[in-house]
Amino acid sequence: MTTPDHAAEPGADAAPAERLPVTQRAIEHIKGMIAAGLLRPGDRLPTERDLSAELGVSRSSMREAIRALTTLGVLEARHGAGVYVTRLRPGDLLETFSVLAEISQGETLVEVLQVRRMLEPAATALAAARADDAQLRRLAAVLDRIGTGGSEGETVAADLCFHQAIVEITGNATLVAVNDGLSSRTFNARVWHGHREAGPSARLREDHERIYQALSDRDPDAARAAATMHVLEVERWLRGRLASGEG
Amino acid sequence: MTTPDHAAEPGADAAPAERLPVTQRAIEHIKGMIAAGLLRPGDRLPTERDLSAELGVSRSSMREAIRALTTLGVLEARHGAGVYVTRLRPGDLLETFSVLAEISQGETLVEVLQVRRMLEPAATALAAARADDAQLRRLAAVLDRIGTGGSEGETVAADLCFHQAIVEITGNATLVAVNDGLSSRTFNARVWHGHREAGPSARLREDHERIYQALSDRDPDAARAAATMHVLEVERWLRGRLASGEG
DNA sequence: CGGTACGATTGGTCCGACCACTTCTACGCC
DNA sequence: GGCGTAGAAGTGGTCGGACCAATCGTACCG
Repeated sequence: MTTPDHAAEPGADAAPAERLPVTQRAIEHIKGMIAAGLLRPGDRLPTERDLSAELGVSRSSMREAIRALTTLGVLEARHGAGVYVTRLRPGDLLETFSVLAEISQGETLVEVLQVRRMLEPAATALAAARADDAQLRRLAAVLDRIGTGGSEGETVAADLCFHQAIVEITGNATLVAVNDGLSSRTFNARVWHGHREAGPSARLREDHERIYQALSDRDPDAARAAATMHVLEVERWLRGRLASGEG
Repeated sequence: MTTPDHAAEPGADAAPAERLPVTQRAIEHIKGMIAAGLLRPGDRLPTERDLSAELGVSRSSMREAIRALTTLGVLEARHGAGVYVTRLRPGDLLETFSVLAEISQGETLVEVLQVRRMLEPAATALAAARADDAQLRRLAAVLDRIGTGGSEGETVAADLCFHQAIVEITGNATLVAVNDGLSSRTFNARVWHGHREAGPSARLREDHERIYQALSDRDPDAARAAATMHVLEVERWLRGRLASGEG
């Protein structure tokens, strides 16, 4: 798609006669080079100066384009070395995703949990069917770190790690990335903090143990149920807190 | 040791003494202003010139920072008018997400479908429980547009629209955003194109009708099953194509 | 009173210079 | 000869200022 002078595309749904801003054009250009296979994961791009010359735009604009794609996780700039295409793994592209869980407030938090309620049970069930002994051992180790006297920060980290480890067992990198985006550290920190205040964090520990047990038994149904109950529990609590005006 | 001017910051539990690049600092600054409530959704930011002065960075760097946050969907720049904070709805923040489905290739496509297989059944079931008559009528209209003689582009658009409409019925904006990201136009176009080549696109139409029927009956279980079969069908086909080397 | 033209404000683009980091090379020391 | 180091070249990062283009408010004119 290097030549923008297009005739009528048959059945095209795109808007007509695109007079894109210069920077936007630069973004599309680079994206196009990747989509067309001219640039493959890990490849190095021409220098900013060369690229800007090639497109007839200023280096500033080209830099903004690169910055945008860097933000998206498509490119990676190494000071002094050059700009590279990332491996384009889901994890690279969805890192930005975490902004949602970081910034979201109020009702959106409930929505996020609702989505996790759809994903985690399925993921946990899948993990139950696939987990090998080594993975289960590692999971058990993480489980031990939750709530064993550590600081609240450690507990949050361990909790996060536990769920991420389960999702990783599914072997689906996209799922891992989506899940990560939906469960940021700050998000979980808020929830845990509230729970500790509210009292029954022992209940969450039980949840975790049941989940682990189900995985250990390679029982997808039990795993699904346990994960559902767990997320549901958190969701219910959050809903209650929001209702009581603690936005 | 060029710029040693940095005292210990009081009360910070964050990582120690970060020597962030200037632009990155600007990004964090703005994000911080939002997180701290100094900037609320819809608010207008100071001008680029003012912001850059306030932070002691050049306007170019500030512009790159704004570009990054614009890319993330946190900010929105209006030529001549100013820079504004978006409403910070999930849809705003997850628009970037679609890059995944746009750029992904090979195995990642299967992963994406696998995630959709987790989400869509749950979403469809939820929709079945919530749909009102008006929503069902609109859905029926969309369904009619699929595969009724239109061009392939129209069919793809209608198919996309059908599934999105279902997800919207759930009323969960975050779910809608995630789903959108997982089902880009180009992604579906590739699948449809392949299917038409392969022949049995009639089967997909049946799938759609069954899904609609389940929604119409307000039967969550049937809806879940129908959605599962549908995604599974697409996934199986894609897997076959990848195995045959058409990555 | 309404509409239009103007001008101030503000984001968009461009240019050219210099700084900071990386990499490669060639020199010098052991 | 081998190895480490200093230097040069290349590249991204930052800077400042200039000008263009879109917007919006205002004051003037019909």
